[in-house]
Amino acid sequence: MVETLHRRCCDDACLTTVAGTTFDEVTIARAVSTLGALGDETRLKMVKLLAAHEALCVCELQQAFDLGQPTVSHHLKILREAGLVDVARRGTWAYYALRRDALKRVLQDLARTV
Amino acid sequence: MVETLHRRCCDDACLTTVAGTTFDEVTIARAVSTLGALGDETRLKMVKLLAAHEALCVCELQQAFDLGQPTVSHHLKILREAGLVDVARRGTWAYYALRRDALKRVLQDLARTV
DNA sequence: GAACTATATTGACAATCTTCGATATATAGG
DNA sequence: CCTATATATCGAAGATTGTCAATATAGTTC
Repeated sequence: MVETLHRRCCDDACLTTVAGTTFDEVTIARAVSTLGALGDETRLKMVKLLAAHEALCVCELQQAFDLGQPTVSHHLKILREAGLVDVARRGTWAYYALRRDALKRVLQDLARTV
Repeated sequence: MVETLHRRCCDDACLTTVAGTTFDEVTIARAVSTLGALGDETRLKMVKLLAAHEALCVCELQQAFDLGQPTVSHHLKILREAGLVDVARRGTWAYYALRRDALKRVLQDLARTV
């Protein structure tokens, strides 16, 4: 019972129906987590540093940024939770390494859908 | 003149020097913008919808999400500013299309450094 | 021009995020 | 054991972000 005198977009003009589209929520969630982690200047630089260095300890990473140690630790936690880095403890030191496989997986997954 | 009785990480143990690393700030900024835009559930889904549909108008996109029109408009603006989508106005309608080249560029750029 | 539709913008608010200082934990050296 | 170092966690402050209601803008139909 729609009484429209004027043309309505989604009743008359729209070509495709998108309304009921479903997504692979698991894939979406992982991608959002990864991309969100990378969508920050500090963390993207961290990833690039790790990409160039095989493994770096926290204090090394801290030297590259004008940030306090807790802040660096916080960013590394986000990268860890996104599955982008691994930690190896050696004594008091914590060596972070990039998980290249995980990063490539998300990038390729995204590139494929486009 | 560092008088340490205990081993200090970045004086004694660290293998690499990261301190003076410089970045291509322009590339970093563009990547942060793109990845940040994609690191949101709504926007990532929008991109995936656009990837599957060539072009969609705002009201179509709105149907796919439980969000108000201004919110949809806001997300599209962020995607626009990140250079991920183009708009084509036709009458009162605005048709958004994915800029596949721009997306692939950032993805490949990131994949290459890793 | 009046009424209607589609989209964008603005202003406000709540939620989230970044950062820091303080503190906690764990390990190493003497 | 006591001190020093490396890292993590907690709690709080400020900035940023996502969302909405209200409004503005622009095009369409009669």
